[in-house]
Amino acid sequence: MSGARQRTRPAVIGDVAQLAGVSNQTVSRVLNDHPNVRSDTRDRVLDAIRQLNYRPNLMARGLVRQRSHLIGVVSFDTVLFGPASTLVGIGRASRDHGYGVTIVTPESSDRSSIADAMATIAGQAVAGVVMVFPSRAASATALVSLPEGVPLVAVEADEDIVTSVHIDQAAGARMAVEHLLYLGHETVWHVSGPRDRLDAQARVDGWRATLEAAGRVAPPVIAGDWSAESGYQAGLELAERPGVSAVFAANDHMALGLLRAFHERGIRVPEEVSVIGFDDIPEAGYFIPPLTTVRPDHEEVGRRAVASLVSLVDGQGAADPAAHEWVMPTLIRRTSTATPPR
Amino acid sequence: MSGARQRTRPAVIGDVAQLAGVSNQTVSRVLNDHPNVRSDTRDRVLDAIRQLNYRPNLMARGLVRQRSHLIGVVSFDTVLFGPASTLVGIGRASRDHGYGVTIVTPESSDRSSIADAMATIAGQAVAGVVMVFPSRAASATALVSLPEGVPLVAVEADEDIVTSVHIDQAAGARMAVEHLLYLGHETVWHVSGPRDRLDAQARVDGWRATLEAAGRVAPPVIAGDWSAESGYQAGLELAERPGVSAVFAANDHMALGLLRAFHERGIRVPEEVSVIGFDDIPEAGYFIPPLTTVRPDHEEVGRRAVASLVSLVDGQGAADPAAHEWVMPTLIRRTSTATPPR
DNA sequence: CCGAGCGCTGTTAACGTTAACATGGTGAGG
DNA sequence: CCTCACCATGTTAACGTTAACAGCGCTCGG
Repeated sequence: MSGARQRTRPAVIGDVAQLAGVSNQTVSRVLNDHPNVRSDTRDRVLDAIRQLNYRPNLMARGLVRQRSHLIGVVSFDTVLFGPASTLVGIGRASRDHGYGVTIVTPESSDRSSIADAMATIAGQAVAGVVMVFPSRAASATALVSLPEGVPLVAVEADEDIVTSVHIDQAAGARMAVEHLLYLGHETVWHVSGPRDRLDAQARVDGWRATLEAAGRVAPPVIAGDWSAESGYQAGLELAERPGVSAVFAANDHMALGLLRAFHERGIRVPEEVSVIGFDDIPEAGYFIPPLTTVRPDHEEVGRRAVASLVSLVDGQGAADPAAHEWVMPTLIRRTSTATPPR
Repeated sequence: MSGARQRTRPAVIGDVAQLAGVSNQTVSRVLNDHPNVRSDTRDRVLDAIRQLNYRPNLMARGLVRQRSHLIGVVSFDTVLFGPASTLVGIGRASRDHGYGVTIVTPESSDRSSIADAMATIAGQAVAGVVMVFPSRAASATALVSLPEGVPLVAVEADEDIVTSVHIDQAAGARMAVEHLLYLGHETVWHVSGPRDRLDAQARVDGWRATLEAAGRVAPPVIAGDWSAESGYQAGLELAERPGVSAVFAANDHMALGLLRAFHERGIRVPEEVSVIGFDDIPEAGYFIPPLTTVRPDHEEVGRRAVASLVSLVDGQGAADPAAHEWVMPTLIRRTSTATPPR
């Protein structure tokens, strides 16, 4: 048909206004659910929107509102099970709250990388920031390098500085240790995560506190770094020591390394040594033997972090800028733990 | 000091211009590396930028340029090792190219979820979209539900529709099978990934083609779903069959399940059955026994996908809207494979 | 019957940036 | 010495949206 030019450019608010026979501002009011619009006008506008398949340009909206529709996520170790799961929770919750998610992964966890990541995030004019599994220094650095007025929620962060959501690491560690003590072990060894990680430290503290509460002597911590390799090395070390009957690994990957080291040294699990992990990765039930472990709900943590952030952004949470939430883990019993050898 | 009001609002281009004693446009020219700026002017501007810690507002820039600084990523199964690694590569490469990343994870992989995810992405005015590990139907759906002019690059997508970057799955499968044939196995069984996944299918095809090229009979495919559980079930099934001497699992998690099933049935690996995996997850070296596997470079795939997308966005790749790239995996030999029993 | 107030809509001016065009100066070639 | 070209910079006008204010007509109370 002559004159029937194909519109190549997506519709803008003016096109909608014209088609509906109203002003731009009225369309804007409909879009933003302002009260004072007559309902037949509203219907006409909504009709025009559908007809033109109009979607508001979020950059223009963000520009004038001085706030974007994006939540910035700063995440470390995104291939690991915990952070990855948390990210899933964050993604779902953000969508439910009407926000997009933009992710940046710092090169390393030193201050300058983090400041850099924050600057990148800030440049995207995010409404708020969620930080996933920061190291000890990270949350403080993040706070100072973020522009005024951009709220920050951290997952597993240093407690007093910033709003945060945590797995109740100490409770999880307690479950693990109490389970082993209940089975009759005299004490429990611990292979920890990296020293500069707060979640790792919380597991160490929980482990030690539980042993001491039971009047047991806490053996020295064997330091790992989350990797199966470090668990393996720890296992070789523990295999040399007499009297080791139970080991609590700070995550399942290190527990896997332990199992392998004990197997290699001919030490049977659980008959001679009990091993318990943390995380309940999907594979944990298929280790040899199937791993008893503590299951934290990482997704829930992500969801709650976003919920907190959104309420902070909307200014409703302003009263309490450093609130804390805890998510309780559960113990998953499999066959890598048993009563100690006679 | 009286009068020394703290600036609460971040610096804008006008502040920089004023401090440097030039016009906004000159600052803009410096920011965008335009040639015609005298070098001492440039230095003064750069100085002012540093001094004010100025960062351009990406929403304003995107608005006037009619194109955003964001790459949209649609990803499935983000907790899995492969997709998660690819995401890391995408993140790094995007940053290097000066783009941000916004992620959306569809609820499921059916058409409406994908269309929905695309609408979400489109609403964020992304410059282009990377789709990670879509199912067979996904890339087609994605293409039609994306606004005109927004390029799409897929990782492991159906070949002819869309630009894509792939792991050379067939080559990886060939390496695995040839390794086992070389060791002297008569044939190789295969535990596959989900049927609707293209990467899984490519591994099946490569496995079958290699066996046939060697004049061997390909046994029936045992269908899995990537999970250790499905590998375990497959292992129980294979344990019942006589004459199984070598199994190629389509990923390491299923291989773990196989190892566990064989262990449970008293079948020794590798003495009685050889097992090979795919992915080389960081834990694979700590399975019992350490897993021989094929290592694909997922990060590289992510990086290349972004590179392709960026060239498409910049219009330089317009000549070839459906190019394909392949990334070659490598074989990692450990001790889960050996010569067949006598 | 008049004025105040309110419900609905429109007009104008931002938000921060860059594209397009304008301007003034400097150097080279005739 | 004049002109043309080009380099360096400035000025103006967008991009698409919403906030702030203005105005119109109606209702309701005195």
